Amino acid sequence: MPELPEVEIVKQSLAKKIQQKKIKKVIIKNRNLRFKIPLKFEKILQNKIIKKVTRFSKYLILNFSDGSFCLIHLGMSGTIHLIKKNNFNEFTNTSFYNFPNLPKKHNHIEIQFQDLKVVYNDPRRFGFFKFVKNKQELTDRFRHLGPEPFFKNFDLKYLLQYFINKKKDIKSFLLDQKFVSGIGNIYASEILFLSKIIPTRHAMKLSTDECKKIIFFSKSVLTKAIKKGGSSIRNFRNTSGQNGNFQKEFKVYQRENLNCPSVKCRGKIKKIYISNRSTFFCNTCQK
DNA sequence: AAGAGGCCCTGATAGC
DNA sequence: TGCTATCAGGGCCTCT
Repeated sequence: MPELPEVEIVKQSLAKKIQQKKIKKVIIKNRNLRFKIPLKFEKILQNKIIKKVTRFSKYLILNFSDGSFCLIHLGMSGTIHLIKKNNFNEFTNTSFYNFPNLPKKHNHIEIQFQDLKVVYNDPRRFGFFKFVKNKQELTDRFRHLGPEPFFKNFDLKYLLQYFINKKKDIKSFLLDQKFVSGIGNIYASEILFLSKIIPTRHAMKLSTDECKKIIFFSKSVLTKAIKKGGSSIRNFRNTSGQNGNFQKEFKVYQRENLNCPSVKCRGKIKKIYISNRSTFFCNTCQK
């Protein structure tokens, strides 16, 4: 699920529901996420008030009123579910991002509030929760990450400078969070298609004009995806909840062997692997 | 330093 | 039906 747009959608829906609320209780059913959750985690979070829910790159951040934070990363398969309490004071289904119903398995973490609870589900357990003491520690934790595509410093000068003597392919750079943070495997292919650049091109060989296109389309694709509510793909279809619609707009991702969507192009969409990640492009109009 | 590749984990799907 | 192999939206780590 989660590249920057999907995390942003989760952030927005979560913020509406839990900001200004006090955590009553935290229950950990499985500590073995990407990083093992320490035993003291539940106690630390208990009674904290969530001042704000924010996001940086693909990270969700619970900002507590005492200046500490909880960092949440959804990994490959993490989803967040909001469960409301009914009139009888029982937790009932449902709502949320891309599951209308709470899955039966892999609900690892519960954060309970007075009137609702937040459930973290993650079959592959590549995601994590991490308590962060203060702003300084948060800054340190993000130090290795490059700018988001939306940031002002993700500009032409930055790209040209960064790509000097870089032989690695441009697709890998779009996935490299040290270079730019927030883009994942779906949007990387989409951005390069719109920029008319073949994903295997060495970064150092990109022209000024091509770098401008990468900057422009990185912003526009992510912005559009957020407006559409993110992308819900594979089995994450839902009937009643708020699911994303951007998957309908994919130009190349998961469209192997289909015709190129460009008006004048008669090319076909190809699938290759770059660093073990599927990569889609038009074999004709991307150069 | 840069770049390639392996690995963490479960589940869905394809092919035999 | 049941087996096996492959692939999945991420990112960290190690090796050369």
